[in-house]
Amino acid sequence: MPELPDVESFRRYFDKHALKRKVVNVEIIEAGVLGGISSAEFEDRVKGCTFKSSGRHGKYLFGFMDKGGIVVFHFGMTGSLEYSGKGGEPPAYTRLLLVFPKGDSLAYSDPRKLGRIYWTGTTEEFISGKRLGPDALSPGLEPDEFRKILSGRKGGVKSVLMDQHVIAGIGNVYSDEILFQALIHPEKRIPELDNKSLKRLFITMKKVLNESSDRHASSGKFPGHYLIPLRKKDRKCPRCGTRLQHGTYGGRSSWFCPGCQKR
DNA sequence: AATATTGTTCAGCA
DNA sequence: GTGCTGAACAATAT
Repeated sequence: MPELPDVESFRRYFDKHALKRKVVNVEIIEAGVLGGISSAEFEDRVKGCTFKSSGRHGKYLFGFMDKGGIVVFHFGMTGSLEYSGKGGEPPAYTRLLLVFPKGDSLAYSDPRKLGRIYWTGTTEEFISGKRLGPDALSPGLEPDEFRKILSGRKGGVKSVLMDQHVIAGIGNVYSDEILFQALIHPEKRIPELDNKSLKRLFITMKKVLNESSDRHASSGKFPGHYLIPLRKKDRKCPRCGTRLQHGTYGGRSSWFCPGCQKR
């Protein structure tokens, strides 16, 4: 579930609870959560250091340490961050716990163990190592650049939007949402999209991701014209009343409106 | 009680 | 390289 807007809200949560806090202890409950670094080495690098700032690229959250180096969180499908006050019990499925001086802590919890925590020297090194495309919300990503990135792609628009090597941050749920609001069928091939559609796709992508990132902080609810809460059987399109349709596109379970999103 | 479902990444194949 | 399929992870819904 954690896609760009969810990770962005984790980032804000991280800022609130972990920034400027010294990590006095690292409890690695499940060593398998670490990617490309041993438990001993991770503990050695993090313990005694303070998180000075945070960042995000696509679905990856960065915690910058004051003495150099960056902790990178990826949340897989079920990962999350949860803060506990002193004496508070860390949540179920906690895989790694960062303990602060007052005995309070930040837990990385992940029932299905699909997420990973990495260590890197610089974000550039990490991003190029993973071969990630530009972040979907990076201010530098403008319509011309967006068009350039997509040009040459032959696949269905849903697959391409979800491809982290093309643009980073969009997963199954938000690709459906963006295509629904941009009135584009998920199986439409990139070369079939004219300039007008591409522009609309770009504007809608930014709008949906920005709105959804902010939503977590406020009501938590999606606006009434959103598809996301309607991803279940027998729901009707809020704009045309057609029954929403389910199918497998881009290898994922997908929802769309056959009335608004023509093939 | 077995099975489908769920999201992401990566391996394997044409 | 590209696009597609399926495996792996673990719990929960059916």
